[in-house]
Amino acid sequence: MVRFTKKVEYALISLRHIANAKDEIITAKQISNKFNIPYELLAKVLQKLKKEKILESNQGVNGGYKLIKQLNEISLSSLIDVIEGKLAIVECLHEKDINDCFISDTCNIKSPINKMQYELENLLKHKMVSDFV
Amino acid sequence: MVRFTKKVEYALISLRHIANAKDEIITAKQISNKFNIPYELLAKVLQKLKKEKILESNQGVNGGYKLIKQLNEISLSSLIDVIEGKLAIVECLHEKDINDCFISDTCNIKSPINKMQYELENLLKHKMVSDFV
DNA sequence: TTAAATACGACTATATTAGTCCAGTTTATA
DNA sequence: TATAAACTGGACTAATATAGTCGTATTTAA
Repeated sequence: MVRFTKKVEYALISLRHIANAKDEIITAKQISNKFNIPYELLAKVLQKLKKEKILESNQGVNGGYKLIKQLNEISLSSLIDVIEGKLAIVECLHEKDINDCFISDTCNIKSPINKMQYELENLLKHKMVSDFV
Repeated sequence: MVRFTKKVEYALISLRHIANAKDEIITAKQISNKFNIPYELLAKVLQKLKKEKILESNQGVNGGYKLIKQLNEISLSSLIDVIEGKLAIVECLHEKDINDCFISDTCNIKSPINKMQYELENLLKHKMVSDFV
């Protein structure tokens, strides 16, 4: 299947929302309430965005999140990477697997799949979160 | 995650192999052996390709499969459709779900996701199985 | 009549995704 | 300085999707 995960969806929704709020600090709870997203799950997504320096956080009362990157600096590809690790359209393109594929010799779609991977990555790389308007 | 399923992989491998064999009839067992693909699973994939008139089959001794479409007439998009049903990058784009999304009013990424869906479909629609060479 | 093939539904196993629980830490402010 | 509001983070469970298996039926060349 070719589908974005909920986590990526939640990240997009959150980034849009935080960006719209300008410099106002936004809490996980606000987003969770407004968009009916499970709080704990959302919190984890935001934490990842923070680790990648897309968001900045303040703890404690009046704490919350603020954007420190422009939405047009964040590609969909990097967002997916951040949230669910490097994308690979088939198992065998994951680095760890590349050597223990046991049909590798006979496999007749290796190089085309590589090309496809490249094109897909390219699409996602040039698709910025800001395009999502 | 954005990944092709094994079934789609197996379909690609099979189509390539059958196409390479020219007019020779190929059995599921041959493909299963050569590429180490579980026989029963492969059989089901081939049956789907048959139902979609991509392959033609003969039962009984000396039976097997033959291509009845050119590889350049089969888009990746249609192949995925055949094998795992209509693709949607997020749940809410599945027709059955479209009316029971309960953040639909507040959702701030509806239209961008639609555009993304369109672009991805477009990429897959113009990517033919024959491109996989 | 038999063996080699496809056809197909029901089932089980495994992996991934989604969501929950709980115990922290930080910090403004009453 | 106590408290409540917020983030942090690990371990867990639940739900779903994918992968694979089993059994039985049907077809057909030799």
